[in-house]
Amino acid sequence: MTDPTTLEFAILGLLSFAPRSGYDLMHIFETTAIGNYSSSPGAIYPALGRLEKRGLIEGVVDDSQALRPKKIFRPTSDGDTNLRRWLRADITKNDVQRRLDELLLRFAFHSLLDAQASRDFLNDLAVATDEYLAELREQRKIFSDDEPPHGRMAFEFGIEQYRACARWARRTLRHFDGESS
Amino acid sequence: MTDPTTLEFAILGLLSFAPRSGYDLMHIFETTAIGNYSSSPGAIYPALGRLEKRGLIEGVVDDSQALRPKKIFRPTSDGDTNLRRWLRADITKNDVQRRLDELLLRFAFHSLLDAQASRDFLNDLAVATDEYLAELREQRKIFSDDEPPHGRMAFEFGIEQYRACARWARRTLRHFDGESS
DNA sequence: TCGCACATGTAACGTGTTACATGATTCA
DNA sequence: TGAATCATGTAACACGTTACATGTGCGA
Repeated sequence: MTDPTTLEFAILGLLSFAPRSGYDLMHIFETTAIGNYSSSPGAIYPALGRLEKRGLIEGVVDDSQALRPKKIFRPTSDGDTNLRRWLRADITKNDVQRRLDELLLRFAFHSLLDAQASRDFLNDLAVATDEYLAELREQRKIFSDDEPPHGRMAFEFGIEQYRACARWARRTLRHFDGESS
Repeated sequence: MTDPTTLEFAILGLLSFAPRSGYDLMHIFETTAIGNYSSSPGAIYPALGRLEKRGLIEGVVDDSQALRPKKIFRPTSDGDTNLRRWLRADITKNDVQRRLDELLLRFAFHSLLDAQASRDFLNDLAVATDEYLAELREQRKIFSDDEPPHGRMAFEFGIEQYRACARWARRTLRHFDGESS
């Protein structure tokens, strides 16, 4: 059984804050800047179907108040377990390189865990980012000075993004210092 | 006729610096950090096929030196036109929000154009980024102080990323000042 | 009556991912 | 002999995008 997709985890996370319908979720993805998950019925409803079929969420039809009956989903205990495992998963250099957005989504849901989990997460993120930054700085040397500078400049943009990431992680980490775990 | 995908433009751009085989391209995507385009034969070869079928690139078989015959691709004049149109396309807030990586890929290929195009690009990018930043700062207000801070913190990560983007654009822009166009 | 907000879905299509298949040559 | 490098490709699968389909009730 493969892991849920990022969209599925995003849904699972949102549902563990409050039970919602597919329509509610669409609205959230459409209006707020929570990742850039889109947000069309053709993505949301199939994802809900997959999560339900795998037993990670369950839906009950609410026919009482709305114009049309809606199906309110909430995580099952199995879904909750899977979500928490995902939130606590190790942070690898590869995650930092290719799935930084997913890492940030994970952090956004960290209020489901204790403060120590946030500290660990932020610390691991800072370390993994530094590790990747060292690699990038090494790679930067391949650009020679007599070529047009655009490639190197675009590359340096990447470096700046990761520097900002490491700074954010360390600054945010300080926010958790001295808090009860 | 829809636009080529980002991967297809990445290939088109690389080929306009030097003609290459599919294998060469795979190797570039695998080893260098040019975007995070992957890089499997199942992505590259079909993309090359689509580009060739649409007349944007053409390949000639080179049977002379290698262990196996390889097909060397180069852009056609139509492909070159399409690439340059893409490089000069307007930068919208939507591009900044959802396709920042594609914008940076475009800039990396800007050595194919004149210095004025780079200046315009960087200036437009800075403006569009500021515009989006203003929107994000407006959205930040919805987070209340008594909720757990993780959502707001992840949101602020996004803001920091875009601030770094605007800084990079303006700093890089200065590099082109006083240069001949 | 027209359109919008609510509410759920399906179908076609394109593309990336993973894994597999093929085959020559070089080097240990 | 077996592994690695060069070199091209295909097949199954999953997923997101776009567009379509359906239906109620409210306000202009």
